[in-house]
Amino acid sequence: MKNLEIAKLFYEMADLLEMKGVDWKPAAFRRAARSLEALSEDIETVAQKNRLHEIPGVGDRLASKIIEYLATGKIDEREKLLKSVPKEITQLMQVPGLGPKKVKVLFQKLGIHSVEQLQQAAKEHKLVKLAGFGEKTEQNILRGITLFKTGQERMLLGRAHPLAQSIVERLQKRREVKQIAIAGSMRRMSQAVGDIDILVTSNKPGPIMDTFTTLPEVKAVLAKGSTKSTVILNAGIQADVRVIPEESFGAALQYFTGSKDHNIALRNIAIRKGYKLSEYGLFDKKTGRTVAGSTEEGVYKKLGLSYVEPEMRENRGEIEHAQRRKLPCLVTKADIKGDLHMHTTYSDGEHSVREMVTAAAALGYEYIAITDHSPLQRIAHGVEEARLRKQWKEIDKAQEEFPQIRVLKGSEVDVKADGSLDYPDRILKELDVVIASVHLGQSHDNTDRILRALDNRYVTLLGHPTGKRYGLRESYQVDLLRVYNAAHDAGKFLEVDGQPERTDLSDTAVREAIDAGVKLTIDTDAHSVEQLQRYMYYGVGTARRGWATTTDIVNTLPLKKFEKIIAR
DNA sequence: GCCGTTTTCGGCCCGACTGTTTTCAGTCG
Repeated sequence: MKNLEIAKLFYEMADLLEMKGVDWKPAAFRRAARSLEALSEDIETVAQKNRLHEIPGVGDRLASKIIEYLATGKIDEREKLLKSVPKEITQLMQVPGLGPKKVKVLFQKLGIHSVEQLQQAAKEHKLVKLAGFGEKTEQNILRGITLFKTGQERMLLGRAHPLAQSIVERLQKRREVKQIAIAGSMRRMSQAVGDIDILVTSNKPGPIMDTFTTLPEVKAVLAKGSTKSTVILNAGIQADVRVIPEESFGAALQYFTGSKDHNIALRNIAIRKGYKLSEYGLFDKKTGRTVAGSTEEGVYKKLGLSYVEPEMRENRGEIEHAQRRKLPCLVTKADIKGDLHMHTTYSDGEHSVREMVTAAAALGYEYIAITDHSPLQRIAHGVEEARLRKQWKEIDKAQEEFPQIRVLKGSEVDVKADGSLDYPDRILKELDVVIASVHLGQSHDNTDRILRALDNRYVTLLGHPTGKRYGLRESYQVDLLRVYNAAHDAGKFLEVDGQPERTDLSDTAVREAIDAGVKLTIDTDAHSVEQLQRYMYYGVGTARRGWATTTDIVNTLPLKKFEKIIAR
């Protein structure tokens, strides 16, 4: 997949063009780059099929640049650009507070083209002399460099979300706050978020800004205005709070939820209908009269669209579906009747069988499966046969104590290099739920061994199908299309693992799997009670981003139907 | 450079905040 590679080059070219003062072209390059990032299909396949023009924002010129890159590994225009502007200069654009105009001045007047040079010049007070620069700009740039160096990587949703909730809870206590909501990519349930966006309605924004900017976890205040403030939290992520009047809440929530591409598409529809859409509402262009704005539903309705759930707002076809009233009714957390993947102290979990069952019963589940690791996972204390049988007795005991929840005997069984499983069939036969998972020997292509594992009649589902872990490990090599087809043919399920660093299958893979007719499960893969309680939210969010409905998710079935479908 | 139930040319989302200016440009989301 060279999708991300090419997207990166387009972003870089956009920066270079912008510094040269070229109009509009940079925006076109960025739009195409965003489309490439969102594209799940391999760009080379798309190019071969002559379907590059179907990618939003890719026209004749950009299509030929993609083809040029795939054929030669180079883009001629980029090479030419790099001759007139040094490449490192695009790094300067990454410094918060610096944009193309200021970078251009820095380069032309002082010859600055690296962050190090910039830092040196700012310390020597050389910047204040430049037109448009002043004392504060210089200080801001120094602060921006610090931020740049500590890195503004995206933060895992599973880590950022509790931070956001905690801020919301404390702001909510102020009586000036009427409505409050989390917006942005966090509301869209992206696996990782760049910042935290919080929206508040109030008639008295002042005290809210004060409270927010003085929270104990605030490391630095980047901006504090009358209705909008931006801070950096100690955890290293940016947080914004924005106060709007009550009648604009829906429009603002829509606007700040994004995504950018979804909003641009929406605005264009508004323009065509003679409206103007902003975070303050939907207005009639001629009379200026408010058409909608207090609720999101109202805004979508007036634009001729059915309501689009936040998780779908990525401009991946949801707008066309909303126009034709063909949007799927997404699965919700309340639809989930059971959790099929969790660990106890028998392998690498923190809590006992009884503790996990107690927690699951409190969550209101109709059923769960206890699925510790098989012996091959020595580092995780994989369970050999004798201990497995001991665990079954413990499960039976817990089952007696908690008759309201069915406790299934399961295992997360390792798929060995040759595709055989880490327990013999005579043991697998006695288990209610068998999760086949690849953990070891991921360096070569895993498709064949996964297909063989799916062929085993006792396997229920394939656990975390790609092995990808955010920031830790890329997906192992696997031909997912073949896996979808095999799972479909064999009647096996694929898992959406809800661990925040996994969410595996990913959103786009969920959609492909559903299109291939595969049924899925959403599990927590919990290693503690706390994870059992929290991670289903992320699993469901990922499935919703993949447009999953209850009929696609097996563990939305009530117990009786579920037992029937896993019986073999 | 892209794109079209207003257009194949002439638009391209739009408003808050900041700092450097004396009315606005640059940056950000």
